[in-house]
Amino acid sequence: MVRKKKNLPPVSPAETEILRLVWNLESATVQQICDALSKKPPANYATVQTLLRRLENKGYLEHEVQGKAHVFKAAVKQEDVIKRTVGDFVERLFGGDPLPLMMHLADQSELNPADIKRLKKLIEKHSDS
Amino acid sequence: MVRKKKNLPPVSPAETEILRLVWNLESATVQQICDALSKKPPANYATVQTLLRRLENKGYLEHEVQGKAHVFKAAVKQEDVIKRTVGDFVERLFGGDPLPLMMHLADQSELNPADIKRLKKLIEKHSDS
DNA sequence: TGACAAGTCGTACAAATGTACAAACAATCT
DNA sequence: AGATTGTTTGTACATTTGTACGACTTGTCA
Repeated sequence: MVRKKKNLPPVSPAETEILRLVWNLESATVQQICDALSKKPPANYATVQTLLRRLENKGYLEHEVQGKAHVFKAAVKQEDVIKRTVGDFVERLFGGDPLPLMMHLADQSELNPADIKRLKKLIEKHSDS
Repeated sequence: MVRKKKNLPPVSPAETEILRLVWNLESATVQQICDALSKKPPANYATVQTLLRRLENKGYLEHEVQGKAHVFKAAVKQEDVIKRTVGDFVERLFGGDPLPLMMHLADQSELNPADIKRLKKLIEKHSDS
């Protein structure tokens, strides 16, 4: 069943974490994801595998065979997924207004001077538009 | 079963939206929540009721009886829930680093001058610590 | 005081989610 | 070639989530 690029089913929380790692690693086997996930009780192989399978079924990943293992890589742009995911999140928790979230983050986070500079620059840029 | 303030079960997405409205309205009946939720197919009363019930069972809400209706109000500080929720979110989608999220928001959002000023001030404040 | 309207309560149920086993399979080593 | 080892595949299953019906209950108005 082919899926139109823009109507992907939602990504569950557990799946999101996996997907993030695939993006980070560019491409990865089940084992590599397990390793990357440094969890307290170290992630169960089979569980990670199921999540990868589901992500592929949903259309977020694809794989190629290498030796006996599957090597997964993203099939969608990270940016797009992040945009949608953050959008939904802001919608639910803040009624769609991103400012409270920004304030919260600015307040909670420990930012180093370089980060602050980058942020300010970005905000600057939006003040004259 | 009494629950230690700090170990509340997770709030599902649909529940989150409801909880947000309760915070906004300070206190609300099922009907008021339904109204506040201006959805395309207008939220089903029974559904909202279930979500409110679940939120109460989970320990996020409490109610008092007024006439024949229940009036719900939050039983937890909004700030605490937001902190945890945003924390989890950042963890899953950004591996715990809030900066990419800030950048994304700064980039995507349309901020008015007043907002920008507030944000810059907050960021400022964190640069000297 | 009885009917009506608005509300709650118990319950249901399909789908999604998190978690994982066991069997089959394939590459590799000896 | 046969054993070994890492991997996929099929499958399972309890729980949570989203959604909602119908029965019972309680204020309220005529």
